[in-house]
Amino acid sequence: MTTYYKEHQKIFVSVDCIIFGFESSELKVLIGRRKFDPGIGEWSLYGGFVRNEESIDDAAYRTLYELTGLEHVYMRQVGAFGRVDRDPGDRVVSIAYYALINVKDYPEELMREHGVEWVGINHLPPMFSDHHEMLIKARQLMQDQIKTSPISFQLLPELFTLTQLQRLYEAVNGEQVDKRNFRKRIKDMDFIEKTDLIDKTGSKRGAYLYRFNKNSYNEASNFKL
Amino acid sequence: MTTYYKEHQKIFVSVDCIIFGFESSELKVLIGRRKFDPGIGEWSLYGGFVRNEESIDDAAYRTLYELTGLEHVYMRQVGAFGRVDRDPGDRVVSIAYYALINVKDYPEELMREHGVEWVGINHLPPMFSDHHEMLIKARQLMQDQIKTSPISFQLLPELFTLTQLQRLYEAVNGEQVDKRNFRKRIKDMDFIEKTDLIDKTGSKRGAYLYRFNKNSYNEASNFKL
DNA sequence: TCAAAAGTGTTAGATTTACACCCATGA
DNA sequence: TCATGGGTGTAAATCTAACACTTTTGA
Repeated sequence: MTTYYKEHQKIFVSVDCIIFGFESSELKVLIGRRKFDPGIGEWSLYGGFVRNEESIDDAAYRTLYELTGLEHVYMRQVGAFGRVDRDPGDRVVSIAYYALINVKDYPEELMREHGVEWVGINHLPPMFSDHHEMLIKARQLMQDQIKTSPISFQLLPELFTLTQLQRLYEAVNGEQVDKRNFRKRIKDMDFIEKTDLIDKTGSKRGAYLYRFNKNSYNEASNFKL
Repeated sequence: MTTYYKEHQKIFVSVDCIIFGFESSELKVLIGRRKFDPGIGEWSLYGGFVRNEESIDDAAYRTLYELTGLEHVYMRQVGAFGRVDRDPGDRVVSIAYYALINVKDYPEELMREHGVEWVGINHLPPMFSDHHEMLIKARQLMQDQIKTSPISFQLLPELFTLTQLQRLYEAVNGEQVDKRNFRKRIKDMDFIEKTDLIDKTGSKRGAYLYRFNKNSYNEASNFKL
């Protein structure tokens, strides 16, 4: 066996997951207290080390699966974080990924088991290492991507009301929008389909439920919010 | 000394530089043929391994300096690339960075010494490993960033004509724009200052030279192209 | 009967796009 | 004198933003 790069140094590579959820009109992330040293007890993202026989994307999906039991989740790389002293335990280069999940899909018992909880994006505690920086960057990236790509539906149940969708946009962008203007834009997107189902949990009168039609999106692709 | 992560595996981490330049109304990148195995002779980005005692950003700057002799260059991370088999030599996770330089700042002799050359972004040859993918992603990112951030000036000499600036935007975005509309937008940006110098190299009549004023930008920051 | 959320159009203002001619100069 | 790139303004069309009232129903 030829070893080409033996004069160079190997480094620990890890992944950290920024898991976004949407609940009570608030954008939230899943964080927990570290269970081991270094940094035991500090607030932290959920992460894991990249193994030799798996790609970094696979490592991210595996880590997310370990924590949530969920597969086929929307995930995107945020970037690599590589300050020399970013981890007090050893030199570790970490690659951050953000994931979008529907909070209802995450089983409560797994949440308790891993000791993680949903924390509002505007109420983050001080965090371990550079995790806060990762979060900020992930949030920024997600905010940019949600404008041009129909990823918001990943954060909602399959059926949702227009008010829910609007609250989501407001939470992500951190500013209120006009209801009539918002709905006008939605109407232009044929892939957001009105069903004849009514949701009565949010109001007495009830609101129509809508659904994102992935197939008719692929053709249309006139997305802009 | 405590070693916290010894049950995990270390991996080679490298950086690869996508160096953009602008010449003859074309956006170009600096690439060369690999001088060593694996992949000797294949077209490749310039890269290097991350050392234990340097951050990944520092590794990128060092690599760029090795190749070009340039410091204080505009650089941004593109992202981490980590397919298991992406490098035929060994498992290597590579972090791509793009850099913007003024082609005239790059000494020809260093270019020959390293065996690299400027290749038009629309005439890329097949490349080693996932370098083509890195290039495409870097180009996309740069294109997004150039719209909202005044980085175009990094690709131009300190003094430039409006036609040069326009050609640059056209090259980056891959589409022509209207001269009058373009100049109208520039006029609204006070930090692009007209000098009373004339450049006669591009035309008989001569064109006014402009300059980007970094200081007045920081205050103004109404950038949109 | 009333509080609370759902639903619905119009208009003014701002932004964007399309478009054509004269100027200065060196060859 | 003419070919070449430099420089300039206006009008139509589109997009964006502001704005208020009626409906339904459960408590």
